[in-house]
Amino acid sequence: MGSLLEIDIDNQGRKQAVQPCLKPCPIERGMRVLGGKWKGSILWHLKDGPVRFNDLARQLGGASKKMVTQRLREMEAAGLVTREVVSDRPIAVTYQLTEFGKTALGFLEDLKNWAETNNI
Amino acid sequence: MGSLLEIDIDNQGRKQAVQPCLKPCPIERGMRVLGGKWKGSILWHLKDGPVRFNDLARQLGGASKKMVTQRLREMEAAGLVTREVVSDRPIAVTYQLTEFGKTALGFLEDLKNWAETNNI
DNA sequence: TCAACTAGTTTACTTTTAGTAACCACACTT
DNA sequence: AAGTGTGGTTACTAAAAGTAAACTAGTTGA
Repeated sequence: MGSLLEIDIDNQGRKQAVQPCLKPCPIERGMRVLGGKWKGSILWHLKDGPVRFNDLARQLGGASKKMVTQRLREMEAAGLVTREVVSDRPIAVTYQLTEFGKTALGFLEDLKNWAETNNI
Repeated sequence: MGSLLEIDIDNQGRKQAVQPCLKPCPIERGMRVLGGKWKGSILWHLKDGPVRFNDLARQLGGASKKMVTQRLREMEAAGLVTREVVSDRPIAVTYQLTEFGKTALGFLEDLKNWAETNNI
């Protein structure tokens, strides 16, 4: 009746995990991409199409511009969103989801439903 | 052709969001419960049944006991896991998922698959 | 001209989180 | 007695994340 966890005992009686999560597992890595503060919300606000920077920041009431900028940069780097300069003079920029970014929406909807049905 | 975002312009020309996320939306709240560092991993490691504290800490190679304790306490408070003292002298404790905790597994599996198929 | 807009950046903090390392009390094995 | 195990706690440090507010540099409208 071995445990489902892989714990080994060496010839001197010391215990050690056989397959410890030395590196972050997929769940941790995924959380790193989608789990930062505001990231999920930003993705969600972009789901219906391109949104301009200040409109986004206004929608995200509690977030400072610095945060929104920072998150958007991270999400750009991760390939979730693209930044597009719509015009200079006056400058106008929009952000929108990439195809990859859209693949995260289903998952976010699940999280949203889970949070709502469980009164989180 | 109104924007999908609800931005209003008042009688003095000032813009403001109609429904800003003043409070964290369900996605943010859900992330707070499941998104802390190691939380997803802990939940995942408990999916096949009760696990003892030190075994869990060993599996989570990079996490210190302090971290594991801290996360487990938060998850207990959130009703995701239960702590059970299996024996005193020598002390033995196991942690296991609650029914509510199990409801998060499907979602975590989606995240795992998403991370794996997209090489996150 | 004044105020508001565009999209940010910068500064100067505060708060939160993460992490290390040592320690506790007791049990078991060698 | 020494070393391992159990399940933590405590004290401290370092790093990350977050905040408000000011600032850039130009544009637009009253």
